[in-house]
Amino acid sequence: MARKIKTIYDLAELAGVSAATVSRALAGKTMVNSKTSERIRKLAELHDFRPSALARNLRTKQRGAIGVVVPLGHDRGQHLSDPFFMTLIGYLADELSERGFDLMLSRVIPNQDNWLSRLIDADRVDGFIIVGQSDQSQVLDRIAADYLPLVAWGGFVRGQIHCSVGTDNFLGGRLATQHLIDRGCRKIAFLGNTQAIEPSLRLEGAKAAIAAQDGIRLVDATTHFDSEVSGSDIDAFLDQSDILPDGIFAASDLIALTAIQVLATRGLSVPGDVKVIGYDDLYLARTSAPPLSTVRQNLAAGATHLVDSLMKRIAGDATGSTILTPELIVRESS
Amino acid sequence: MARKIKTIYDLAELAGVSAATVSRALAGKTMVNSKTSERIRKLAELHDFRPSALARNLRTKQRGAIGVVVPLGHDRGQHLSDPFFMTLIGYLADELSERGFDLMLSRVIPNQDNWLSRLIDADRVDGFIIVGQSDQSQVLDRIAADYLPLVAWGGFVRGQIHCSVGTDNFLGGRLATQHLIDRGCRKIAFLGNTQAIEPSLRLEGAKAAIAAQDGIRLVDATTHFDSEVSGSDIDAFLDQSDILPDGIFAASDLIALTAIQVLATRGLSVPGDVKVIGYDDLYLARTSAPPLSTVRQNLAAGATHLVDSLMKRIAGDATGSTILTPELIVRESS
DNA sequence: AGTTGACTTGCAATCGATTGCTAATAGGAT
DNA sequence: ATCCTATTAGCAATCGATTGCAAGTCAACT
Repeated sequence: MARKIKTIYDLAELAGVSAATVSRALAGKTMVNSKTSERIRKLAELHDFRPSALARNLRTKQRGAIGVVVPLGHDRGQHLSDPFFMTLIGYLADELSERGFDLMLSRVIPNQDNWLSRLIDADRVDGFIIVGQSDQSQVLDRIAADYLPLVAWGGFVRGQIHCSVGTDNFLGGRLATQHLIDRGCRKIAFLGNTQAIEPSLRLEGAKAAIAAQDGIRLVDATTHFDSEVSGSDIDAFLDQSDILPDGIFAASDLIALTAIQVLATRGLSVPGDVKVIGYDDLYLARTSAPPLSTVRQNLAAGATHLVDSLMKRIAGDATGSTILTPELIVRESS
Repeated sequence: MARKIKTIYDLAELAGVSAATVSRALAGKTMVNSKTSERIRKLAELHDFRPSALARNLRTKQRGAIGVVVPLGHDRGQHLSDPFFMTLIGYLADELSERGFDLMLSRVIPNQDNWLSRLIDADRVDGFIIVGQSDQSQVLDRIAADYLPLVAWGGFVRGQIHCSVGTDNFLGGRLATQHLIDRGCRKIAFLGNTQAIEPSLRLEGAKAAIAAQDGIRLVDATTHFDSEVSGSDIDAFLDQSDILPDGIFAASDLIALTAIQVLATRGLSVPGDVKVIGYDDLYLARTSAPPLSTVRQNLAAGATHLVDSLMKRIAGDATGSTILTPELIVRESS
């Protein structure tokens, strides 16, 4: 075998045609004679040649890649391994590669307002999927005003400009809380960081469910937090509250599992003494002890919708937001 | 403001210089007069202009991105959210972006032998980091023979050609097992999938520790598995074994936590009835109930070494493999 | 005044594909 | 034999930067 075939010109020479013809043959254009085309493709196969994606991208102005960006409030290291994000990113990776796109992963510490513009100007991707809006909703709105190919996972708030895909957090909160009430809970605590938009909507849902019925109370306002909820936070909350809740609605499965552990250290059993319900229905909700009741967000479907919307937007079509319906999953913790 | 500045030619015209000068000024070359340079940069700043990374990449043959690829044995969805991988990927994302590289994430189902060549030929990245060699060690070796910028996380086996970074799994296995022995365990079980290289090395280490001392036994050979270890696998193992181990060495923290749950359903307490030690020291080892004793792999350091080696290899320097030393972390499960 | 050399700047080629337009060929119709 | 129309293939421009080389400016030196 002669020297390595590196460009379509090499291959063109080998096949005795012009580079243009090679380009067309490899792209499967009907313009070129089917025999010629076939011959060129055989040759490409034989020499294990694939045209440079980069050069094509420059010419066609298509990048063949999508930026998946995770804005991290502050925490370094912690967030990206959050099983919720990673599950979603896993589905996104599948969905994108099925459509022939690569996935460029960026984690961003949004200390400057122009983090997103910088990413856009780098001009390496066809569009962005923002995973976890964090507190950057204004930034997204500002950019979305004149940059179309951008979608975000998360809560929808009336009046937002950017396109989001997410589940109905208010409904999810209501379902979870109603379930605890149905199970006989009267003193319900909500555990979650209400600075982020999704948990705060879930709390609203919880309040709605409680308000709809007499004799139920939300254990006081400090049951929601201003940051990631850790075991010691929950411990502190239980210490300071003079009423022991008989039902806990956690804003994520992770918080729920932490709560169960904290309760165990205090000699309280789940669901015997306290009933607990989580949110998300991650894989670990199934395997925990006891298996966790939770509100399911269908992340596979979410990923499909995210990518669908993004593709439409890349094509120039300003899609609206999508709100999926969450589903109550009852297991043994409630 | 006139029309949007999109190329260095636009900016050149605006500044009254040639595109070449703009290119040099923006690249910070000393060749250009400092006043001119300063003026051009101000202008670029003002118009929020950043040169296209793509065009630069084509010309310079540098891609500015690294492919991080996760080969998945078969499972769809499951693997990528494995907290071990994601923790490592998180650190890699940090390390790479600090050095100005983007991260292209690919999950690969290695059903064809040429999965790696395809990725390489796509020519979108400067090099690859393989996370989780899975059973693809031969593929890596074959490619590594004539493709330099490739490093893998994982176990090192004598004679391998490709560059790997990982911890000493044999030593880790020995440390963990020795610790169980020191704690008084006499009947030790190993739980892990020994088809993958790392767990099998850990098992070797465990055997070495057991052999070094009289009166200790490894509870029989079926304690290791041929696939991901799940709760039901562990359940089945305990059913079928007529000897209840008093110490369990799990090949990962995840397996250890699953084991603790299974033991709990059988009314066995940890560390009272059975002592358990895991491997990895992921975040969740600290927060579990009880907090998990484990063998720590310093993934932050691992990521740094991976990227260091890769950078050297991109520069043309055939680095050797790195073996880090694992560290025994004693918490309350043993 | 004529050289020399240090600095700056611009010209034009280049990276590797894609594609509008033109040209050549062949088969069919008149 | 001539003209038409489809097909098929090639030329050359283009995407947006980078960079080797040549050329211009100007102060310093002989």
